[in-house]
Amino acid sequence: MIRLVIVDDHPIVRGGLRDTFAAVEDIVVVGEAGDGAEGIDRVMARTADVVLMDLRMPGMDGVSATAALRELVPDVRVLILTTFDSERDVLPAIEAGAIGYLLKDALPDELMRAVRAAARGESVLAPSVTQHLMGQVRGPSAGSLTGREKEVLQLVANGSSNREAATALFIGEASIKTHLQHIYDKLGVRDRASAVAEGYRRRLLT
Amino acid sequence: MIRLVIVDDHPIVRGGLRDTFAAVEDIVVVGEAGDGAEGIDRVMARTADVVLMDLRMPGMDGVSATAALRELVPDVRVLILTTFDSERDVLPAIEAGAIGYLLKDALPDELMRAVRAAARGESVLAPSVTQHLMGQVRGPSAGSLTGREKEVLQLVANGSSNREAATALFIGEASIKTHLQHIYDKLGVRDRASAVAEGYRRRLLT
DNA sequence: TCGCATGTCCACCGTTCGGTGGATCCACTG
DNA sequence: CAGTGGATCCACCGAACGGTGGACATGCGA
Repeated sequence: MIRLVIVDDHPIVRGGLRDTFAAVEDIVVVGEAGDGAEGIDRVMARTADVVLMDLRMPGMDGVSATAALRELVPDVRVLILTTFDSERDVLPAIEAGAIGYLLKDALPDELMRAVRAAARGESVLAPSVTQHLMGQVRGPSAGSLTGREKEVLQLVANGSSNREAATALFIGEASIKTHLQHIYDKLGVRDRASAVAEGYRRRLLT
Repeated sequence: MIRLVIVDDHPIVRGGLRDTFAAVEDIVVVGEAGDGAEGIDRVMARTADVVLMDLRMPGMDGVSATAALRELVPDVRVLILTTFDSERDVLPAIEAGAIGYLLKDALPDELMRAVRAAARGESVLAPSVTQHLMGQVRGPSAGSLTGREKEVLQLVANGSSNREAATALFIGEASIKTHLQHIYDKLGVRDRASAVAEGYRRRLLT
């Protein structure tokens, strides 16, 4: 039995969702809330398994609520259910710890499968969201460095100054600096020392 | 007459070396190769006295080739000629059986003296390499950091500037710098980035 | 064919770092 | 008690680094 909490500021939507889940036996709606803060209360009170979370709400928004829930109740799975699929909405939600992201044009059947998947700890994303995500992950925080960037990082880890690295790779010092800036961006650091540390943690360096 | 084989993946470097040795009468280049495996072939074919070996090459790297040569042709002297002088490069090369270790910024004259020394079975090391080696041999006491030094290194690895590390440890920035100098000495490095790298390699950092 | 990722390069500027050569204090130990 | 090692602090200087905001060429894939 999956205990579900619904957080959405529109009573109509909440009603529709309640009806939808009333039709199945393995999912029971144990709480409803009209904004994020209220939703957190409901989850805390009823030990929910899954939270269906809207993003845009008065009071505490869905992203903040998701992040707060991940702190307070790490076991709970937050499934975003919203109308918008722009990057501006998707990325913060995923970063905040949502396990899935669905759009409100999803069919009831999809919705229920998604809730069951979330309860099992699996990620479910709407197709258009997947695209956004992949496009994003392919970009800045790709975790993976280009071949050239890895070479530069390895040299830096081995004690090369920018100039020495440039000599070793037969390119200009300016290029080394550019590569390093890109490395910093991708690894989320601000200097060569912590870039090297991240390199080891992500097993990019040996 | 010293028979020399040059192993380096950069044709330009090979050309420069060939020219260098063409100017003297007691050294003759009897073979060239672009990677380790090829280099072994050349040595086997021409019974060389000395091999000038680069370390970083596509295919078989210089360390592997050196070790293989020591097995196949124990009489041959392998002289490493590379751009890098970090411990990670130096130590494996020496262990693999290289008789000398020079850096590519060596002057042609130094290079020729080194080749002659190698042919006589003498060791020639670039000054900075000597330092690394001594730092390594200087005993286990030199390998371990004090508790405070480990704290500093960890902070640096996590992206702290000297000032931030000082704040975190409730001490002055000057003390951080002193600790770092001691860390550099002990680890045989010259900057924070490679200190972090060494920290990971020696499992001082996580 | 257009866009995107990649790799290369440049200038300017303020900040930080590394090198050097000290110094003091404390705890431990021969 | 003197010596040793660890931890703290100081000043000075030049070199290196990081931040910013570009620019251009190439090659690959949509």
